[in-house]
Amino acid sequence: MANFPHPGKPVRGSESGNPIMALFDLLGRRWAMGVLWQLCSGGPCTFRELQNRCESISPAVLNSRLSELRAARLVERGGDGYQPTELGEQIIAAIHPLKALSEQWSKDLNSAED
Amino acid sequence: MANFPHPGKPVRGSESGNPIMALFDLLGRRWAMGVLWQLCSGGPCTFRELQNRCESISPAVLNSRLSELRAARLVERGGDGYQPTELGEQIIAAIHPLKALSEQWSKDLNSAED
DNA sequence: CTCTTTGCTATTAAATTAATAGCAAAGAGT
DNA sequence: ACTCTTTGCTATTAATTTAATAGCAAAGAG
Repeated sequence: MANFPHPGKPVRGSESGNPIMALFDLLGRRWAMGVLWQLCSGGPCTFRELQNRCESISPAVLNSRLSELRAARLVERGGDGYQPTELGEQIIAAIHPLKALSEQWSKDLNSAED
Repeated sequence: MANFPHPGKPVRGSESGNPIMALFDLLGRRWAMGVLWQLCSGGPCTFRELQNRCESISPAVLNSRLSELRAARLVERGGDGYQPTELGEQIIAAIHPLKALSEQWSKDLNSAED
């Protein structure tokens, strides 16, 4: 089964496994947040549909991320395919304000660069 | 100068550079969220102090992350060393609820695994 | 002038991610 | 039953990132 950064065990940023650092270690892998985000905003879907939503993820990487997210219980499989668990949804909900901030960021960068 | 995922240009998850995907691409690099988090929660500090706070980051990686975060204007250098910009702080503030959720996550995992 | 601290760079190695092909299982349609 | 799709992957090889370690030049302290 997938190996993922486990709270309570040594992870990047915390030898003692501080949960927030473990979560950063998990979500700070390529595509991790994007995959979870797509599952939350687009609803449950198949592996291939998720691949499409992500526009350019390779099946090997998608498979790794899904295995990890499932092992970490942020994603599960239901009748309609892959879907976020309740905690997975809460995490994305918590992160949701980033959407508006990212747009602010984009504007700031543009005006600062001309 | 550092090359970072730029909103408006192709990034992981969005060929058209959707800002939220660009931000995920930036923050989804090893140590990126941890570094920003430490700067926000511990206050401005030197390169070496930041290295200590992160417990095990190598100078090469810290240097990369700092260069990217600075290029992206989420971190800057002031009289007291490295510090988050206003937007950097807002991003961490937005993410802050993850702390409580990560603790919940930790508990859930423990009870589910025994 | 020496000793520290700071902010890195260089080098080499290990791990992660990507790109591409393709296959076995399950279901749909005929 | 047979063919055609769709689905959920795995295998392989290559490219990119990250890590580990050493060390050095610049700035300040004494």
